[in-house]
Amino acid sequence: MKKVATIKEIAKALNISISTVSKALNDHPSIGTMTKDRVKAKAKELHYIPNQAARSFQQKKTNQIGLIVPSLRDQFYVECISGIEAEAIKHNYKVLLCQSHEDPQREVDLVNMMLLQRVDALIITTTKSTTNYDHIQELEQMGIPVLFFVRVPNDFPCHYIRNNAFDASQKATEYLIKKGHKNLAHIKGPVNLRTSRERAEGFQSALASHNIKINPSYIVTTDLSQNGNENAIKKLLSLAKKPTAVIAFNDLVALDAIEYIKKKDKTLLSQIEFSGFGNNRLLRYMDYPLTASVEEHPYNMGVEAIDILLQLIKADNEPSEYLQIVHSCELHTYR
Amino acid sequence: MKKVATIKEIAKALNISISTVSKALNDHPSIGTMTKDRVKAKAKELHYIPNQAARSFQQKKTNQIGLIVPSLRDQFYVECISGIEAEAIKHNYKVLLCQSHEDPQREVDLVNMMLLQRVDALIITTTKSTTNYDHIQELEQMGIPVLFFVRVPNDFPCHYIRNNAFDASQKATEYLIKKGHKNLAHIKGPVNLRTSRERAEGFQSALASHNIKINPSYIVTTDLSQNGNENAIKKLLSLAKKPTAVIAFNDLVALDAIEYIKKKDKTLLSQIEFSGFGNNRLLRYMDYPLTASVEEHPYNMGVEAIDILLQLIKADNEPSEYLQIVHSCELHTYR
DNA sequence: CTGTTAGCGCCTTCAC
DNA sequence: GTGAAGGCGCTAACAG
Repeated sequence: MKKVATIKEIAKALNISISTVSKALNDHPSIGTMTKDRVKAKAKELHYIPNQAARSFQQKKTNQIGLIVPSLRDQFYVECISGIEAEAIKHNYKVLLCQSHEDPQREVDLVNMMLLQRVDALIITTTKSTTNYDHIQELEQMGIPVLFFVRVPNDFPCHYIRNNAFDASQKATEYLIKKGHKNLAHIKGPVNLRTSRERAEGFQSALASHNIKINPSYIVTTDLSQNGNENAIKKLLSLAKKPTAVIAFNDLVALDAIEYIKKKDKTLLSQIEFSGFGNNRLLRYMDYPLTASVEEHPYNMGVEAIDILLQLIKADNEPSEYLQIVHSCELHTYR
Repeated sequence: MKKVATIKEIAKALNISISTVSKALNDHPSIGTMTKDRVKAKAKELHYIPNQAARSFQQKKTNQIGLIVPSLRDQFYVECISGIEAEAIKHNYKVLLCQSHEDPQREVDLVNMMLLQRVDALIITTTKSTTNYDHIQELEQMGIPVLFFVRVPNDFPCHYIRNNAFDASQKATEYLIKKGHKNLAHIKGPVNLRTSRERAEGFQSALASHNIKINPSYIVTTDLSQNGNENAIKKLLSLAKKPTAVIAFNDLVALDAIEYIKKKDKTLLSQIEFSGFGNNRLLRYMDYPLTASVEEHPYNMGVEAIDILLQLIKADNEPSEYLQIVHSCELHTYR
């Protein structure tokens, strides 16, 4: 078992002081080229590997970014993480990844853990039922920048990056309207999510601007479970006048709905068009694909998230302003 | 901006020594109950939050586990990560996640980074073209246990967890044979991967044990890109005697193949059955689903990976034996 | 240019 | 029971 050398040992081997070695290794300008070379040579010889843990400790900077997402089951977050990780590494930051599993208590624990770890910043997508943000705001008070990702609190100002759910939803709805639909329904997401509200509003706004009366029974809700999704479409199918187009909260909701219809009455399949959110990569393998899906560019959002945090980390002092980015989406149409 | 208290400040506030505070907070037996209570109360009052970075540094133990996977685009690894993260957190370990993007040089960099970070252990799925393992073996020499995950090197003994690709492939092939197929083809994965070989061998073994002659032109290869997948099926379709069943290297390969067939000649769809690996959750939404897919239980593999590593971390000394786990898979049939 | 000193926050002997 | 001292590996004044 090899042991790692420390700068101390390099110093001893070279008969110079520890600080000289330190400076030499860090290319400090005040060190002679020759000394630097000697030190570096010896460092290589002794298999010196700087101890990042020690460095983090003494510099009060870990170069780690905490990341808390609800779940890796959601392709969307996975894409985000992919972007986050790639961009973080590029800037010499490492990502500490955790899942809250939509459990607010677990979220609290994880956030506290991030505090223990002294991550330099935190990216968090809160639980769909998070209502108390104390634990998160505490981080900010301790000077750890927090970026709310996708799901952002309504009650107080904060740094965030989210996408323009309203606009996207409007686009999707409009696309279906232009395809001739008059009876459009919306399967809405969990009420706690701001995104749910925005997508619903975008939906309604599109109808309004085309002078289509909004039928309240055309708006149903799901908790995003398979069961919830099925119940939602069930309600819509039970209506005397069935909708001919459905804007679903996301792709999976739409797929579950379609699946349900397939089981119940295949003939209905051709009579209802679906639009989703997420533009899942596997959609293109589907045979009764959604008519359209909103592409949210999750990878890019991840990259941007890191870029924002790097700014905040650098700024360091109390932020004069909150960085708030609203990402625009585009509709990807399949037919 | 709140400042975090240190044990020093607690000590000062209480007029006792730092070491007493430290011991009190750690419930050291030699400290009086009353003192402990006073210390803990004051700690809470001052918003004391132990500095994990300092602790890691001084205990030479970070409680972090490095994780390097090729890509988050692959649903399989995502599921693994999910299990790894969940189990790690449960045992108070954190996961440092990185993607190699199948780039061996990047892999080297990441492994070295893990070394800098002094992670307590590393889980790695090597690049599909990794041939040199020096950087990884160096970790082991430094006392950092390494667990090869899914992709394991052939040349030397190591700790690993992988699944029984041979057996799984055999099962899948047999299932199709029992459904009456005589002309079975295999779309093989990249040659560098041991898994490719094993799946191919399982395929051949099944044929052999059913006295079906192996037709060499029925075995084609893909590099797993969409293009590669399409070329593979193209080759099979160009044969005078087309296969009626195809064991694909994984679900995505099968899906690309099916997609290709759809585009070329829909009538062929009903004449060729496909089996895949991975049992992607979205398969159930497909209308021309695979006939079967091998479920590899990635989440559980992730959990097990952590359990193994915890053993290795605890064992600490030179391992007397290599822990090698071969996970068995089961065939999930769709029709 | 190089060395000395001090300290980051915490834990662990070892005295008392 | 409690405290004093030392050190983990590294960096950053400051002094020479």
